[in-house]
Amino acid sequence: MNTLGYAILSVLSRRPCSGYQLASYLDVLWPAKHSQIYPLLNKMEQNGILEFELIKQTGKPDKKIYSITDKGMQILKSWINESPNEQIKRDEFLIKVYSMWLTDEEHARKLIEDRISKLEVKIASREIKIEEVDKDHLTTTSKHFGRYVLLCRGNLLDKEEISWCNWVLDLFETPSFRCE
Amino acid sequence: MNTLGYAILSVLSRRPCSGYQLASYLDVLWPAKHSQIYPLLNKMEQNGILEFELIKQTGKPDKKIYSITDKGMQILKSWINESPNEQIKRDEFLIKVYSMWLTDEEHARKLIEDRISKLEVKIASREIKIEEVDKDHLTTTSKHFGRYVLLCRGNLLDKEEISWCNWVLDLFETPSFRCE
DNA sequence: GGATTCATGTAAGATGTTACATGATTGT
DNA sequence: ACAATCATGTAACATCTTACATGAATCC
Repeated sequence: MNTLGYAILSVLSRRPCSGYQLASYLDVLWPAKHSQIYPLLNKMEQNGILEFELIKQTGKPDKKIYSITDKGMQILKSWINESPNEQIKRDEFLIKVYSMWLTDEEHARKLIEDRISKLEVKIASREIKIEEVDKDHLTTTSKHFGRYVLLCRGNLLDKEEISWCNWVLDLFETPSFRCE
Repeated sequence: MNTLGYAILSVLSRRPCSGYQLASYLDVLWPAKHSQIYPLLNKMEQNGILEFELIKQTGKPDKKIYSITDKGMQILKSWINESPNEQIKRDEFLIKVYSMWLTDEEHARKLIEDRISKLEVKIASREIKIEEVDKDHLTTTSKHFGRYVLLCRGNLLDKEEISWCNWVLDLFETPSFRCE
């Protein structure tokens, strides 16, 4: 099974849900389009890793609520203890920063400023989620601990990137500069 | 053309080089295997975006030194000013942190500690590159400015992630905790 | 009236990885 | 002896994205 499969299991181990819901939950973990999710769910179900209950709805299309099976749970648990593969990071922004010297200061500045805006949006939406976490009942062994620390991680890193952006913008102001 | 193509142009706009060299330079910008790079170089050459000079070597295989053409330079320059696509981040580590509650504290701790080790290695290799930069002749319009700020960015973010890792490890120590 | 949400699927295409193919030189 | 570096390529496969397909309910 591929990593998307394990990401799906990770979500379903917390609560059963439909493929449609999965798509949005996976977004922060391992983004995938529904066209990739649905066929994989079928395959995993046929392998006995998942099972589903068909929910008939009126006014909306019917849906399948998937749950993880015992077999799936075993597979997930042993996967967690394996050391993770290298992360994949592909960011056009980096290429554009790298090639900044080929454009004018106005465009270079805009590139960085737009980055800040996008990061701020992400931070704001995470902030809401962080506030919703019931911190009074949160312990290191709790089901919600992993999600909570990941939300904090995202905001720490994005805030650090904003600092970096501002540092770069400051350098544009200073004719001669020095880095510590 | 795809983003890999622009990444290739970005490197070649600085100095001509072979496909083999490109593979290593691209690693921090837009990682790609040689099996993806070589066919794309051929295609770009046929489109008049690149050109190459065949260098005959003894003891080593012959090589093609690629350079960007005027046409390629124009294409690159206009691409830089377009707003970048969303970044792609896929990190198994995140899924494993998310699912930490399914394993024991020993494994959870190891997951985080191994992450720190990997980050430290990355930081150390970037540190060397940062030291090599001639900071006395570095200005915001310089060819080397983009690369320099990207190296700093990488280390800032990786150091911030290490801080986060240590914060998580601390939480394992504290029976009751609170996040600011 | 038009966009969004809910809901699941298939098909085609682009992108990325792993394996196959070759082979001399240099370092451990 | 064995691995790594240099150097380029193809083939097969896995993964991911975009487009096609359907359709009611709700919000602006």
